[in-house]
Amino acid sequence: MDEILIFLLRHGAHNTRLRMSTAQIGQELGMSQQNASRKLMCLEQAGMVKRDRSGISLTQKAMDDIADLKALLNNAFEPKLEMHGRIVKGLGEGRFYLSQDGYIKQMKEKLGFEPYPGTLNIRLDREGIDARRRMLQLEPLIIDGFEKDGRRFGELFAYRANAGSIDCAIVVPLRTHHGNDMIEVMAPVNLRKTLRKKEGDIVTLKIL
Amino acid sequence: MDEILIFLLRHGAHNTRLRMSTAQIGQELGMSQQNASRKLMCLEQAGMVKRDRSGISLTQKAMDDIADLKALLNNAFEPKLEMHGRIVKGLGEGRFYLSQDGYIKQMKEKLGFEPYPGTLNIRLDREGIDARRRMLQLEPLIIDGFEKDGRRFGELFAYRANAGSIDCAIVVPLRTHHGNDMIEVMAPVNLRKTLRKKEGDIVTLKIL
DNA sequence: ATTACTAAAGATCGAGTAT
DNA sequence: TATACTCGATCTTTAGTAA
Repeated sequence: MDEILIFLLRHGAHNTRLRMSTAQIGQELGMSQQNASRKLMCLEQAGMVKRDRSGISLTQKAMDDIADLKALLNNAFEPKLEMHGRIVKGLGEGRFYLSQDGYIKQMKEKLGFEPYPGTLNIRLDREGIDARRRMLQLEPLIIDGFEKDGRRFGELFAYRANAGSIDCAIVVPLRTHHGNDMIEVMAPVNLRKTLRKKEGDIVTLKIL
Repeated sequence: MDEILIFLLRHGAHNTRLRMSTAQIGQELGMSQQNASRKLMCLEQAGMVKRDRSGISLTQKAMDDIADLKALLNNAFEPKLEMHGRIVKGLGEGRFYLSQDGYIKQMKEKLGFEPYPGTLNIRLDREGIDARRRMLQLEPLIIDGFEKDGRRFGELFAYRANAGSIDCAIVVPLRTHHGNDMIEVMAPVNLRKTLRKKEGDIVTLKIL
């Protein structure tokens, strides 16, 4: 289906009514006239395409969909966000949260790794605070909240990142008590040990 | 097939090896584990995806394809190029070239209209020359060259455009004897007459 | 010339299951 | 656990043809 939309876009059907027979379209896409005709009918029914005697054109709805795809692709290729900060002592809360099955299961699914139980707490430098703000504009991986033993575990936003060459993720609780200069990082391993760092050392994070 | 590529991209398989089972992928995409497995195999065979024990990743080939699509989409949303110039007398060459079946057939196919035999010759103003340069950066519609009666007809680059509200195309021969302030415009109709213009009048072209 | 219906061929899918 | 095979069901495509 997409194939036809991209074809129409490539032929300028977003600006111009495209005057082209279903036979021609079929030929260019390596399919039969009948198939091109049927697909065009489907797209019309789905409100993606309009046809009248002056030609074929893409609707706003189609363009919205295409714009979404465009945003996704641009994001994937964009230069990565980078931030620096110093390791600070955490309150051991990270360890507690990352021991909850309700979180672990989702993280494994959505991030592709099982988090080491414990987060690295980083206090960002000035540019880091800016980068954090820009990071929050990105589409987060959402870790759903849940209830357990009468206690509420809130929704988390996670952003894939790199520390050194270690895949990790920056976690932002939806309601946080941290200041905007603080981030928590989780990884499949004990980051502090693997990176051979101690409290006060500088860590660089690349957001993916 | 595309669906899986986009999914992998969305999950960062261009930076990170994605550790995710075919069952998980299937579930997230609303298809069976078996189907996800099979599609992944196809993509692997097509050289779009690599898999090893550390996870799934997109190959350069896949990224190239995605980059092409990205370029197309960005182009589609970009503000259109516009150029102005004055009608000048042609040498009647346009008429000769646009009477060649070898060209006509392709133009009908690739531009969606059969060109009126004759081009409008335009001398661009200063900004127009700039716009022309930017136009040449765009992806052209390529009209292949051919041989006929022992004579060589060269490859042409064409760019869809609008003059007034008339769909047309700017044609650039690959080896041109024109200066960089000249363009030739072809359309399904006699442009000069339809626009009610004469030599020396100003014409505005919007590149699509 | 065009578009689109029908019916049969062909491709794709999911359930069950082997590895 | 995991991936991937077979096979019958289902969806898609084409050829033929009507409109």
